[in-house]
Amino acid sequence: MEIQQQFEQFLSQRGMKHTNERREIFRAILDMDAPFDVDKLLFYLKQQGEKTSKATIYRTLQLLLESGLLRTISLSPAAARDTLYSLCGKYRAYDHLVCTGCGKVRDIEKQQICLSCQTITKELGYKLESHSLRIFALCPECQAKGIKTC
Amino acid sequence: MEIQQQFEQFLSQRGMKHTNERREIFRAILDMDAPFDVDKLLFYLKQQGEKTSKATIYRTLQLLLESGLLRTISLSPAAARDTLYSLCGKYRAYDHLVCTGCGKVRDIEKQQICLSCQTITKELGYKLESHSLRIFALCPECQAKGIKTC
DNA sequence: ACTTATAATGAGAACGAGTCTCAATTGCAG
DNA sequence: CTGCAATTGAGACTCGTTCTCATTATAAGT
Repeated sequence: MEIQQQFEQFLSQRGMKHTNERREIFRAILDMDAPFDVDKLLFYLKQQGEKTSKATIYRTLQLLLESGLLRTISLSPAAARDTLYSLCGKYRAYDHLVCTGCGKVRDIEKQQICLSCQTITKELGYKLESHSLRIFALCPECQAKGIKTC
Repeated sequence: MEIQQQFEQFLSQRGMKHTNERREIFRAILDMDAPFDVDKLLFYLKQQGEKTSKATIYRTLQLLLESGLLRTISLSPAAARDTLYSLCGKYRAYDHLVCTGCGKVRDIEKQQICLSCQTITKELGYKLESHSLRIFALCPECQAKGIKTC
């Protein structure tokens, strides 16, 4: 099924209305080419001539999180600010590689991580739900530029 | 070396003063028995009769982060709020197991994760700095209570 | 199509975690 | 002991996010 239709279906299941705003916000999210933050989304929508309000953006993001189509990435261990969102249908991976030089985020998908999580939880008697791995590393470009991190 | 002395040494190295407030805040952090948030720390200090201001708490936490004695944990994928802090000398692990039932956090330390991170970054030409793994799972107690997560 | 009930929206007020300001206080070198 | 620079406390401020409520839009029933 198309991802747009999954969203429509989710709205129907909840008895929620299929509004223009929700469609436009979701379309904009599909256009994002990397994990994005609210500011980026707001700016993009304004650029497209949409005058969707901040409140509706936040409300729709919340909906998408609940639908499981979208997920958040907590980035730096220092800043709890500036949450990034990532579309699950587009970016399968729940794990991220963060460049400590330029801040660029890319997705990674490694079966071995999942296996480790399974082992760890089983050993401790926990029931695994999900996991999230963030690796902080310097990307090749930043290394070439001679950027060092404090 | 005692961890208290490491902090004192760090202050000296920076030419900073050894104040009562800094000592008391650090003592309170040592008393915390799990990763804690600012509210918990504030409450504990008040309980102890300290009237340290919010601003000083935040300033000292920042100092401790810079010293490398303390680190932050970004917890839930949903809430970017309520940053947790964890003492490095006390809790060695940088990886955490979060119960999706009661929210309890425990530290885990698995060499296999480190190895995976090394492999992944090497493959992509990145230079590994650090990583942070969060596993979300239901703890044995919550399973026994029949708690299910949405 | 036309109503009607009700969900959703927009604008801006409110909230709250964290930061900043600046006058008062404290640590410490001399 | 003194003087001065670093530190502190109290509260103002910031800014991302949420809430409020009057207005608007959707969809079910006629």
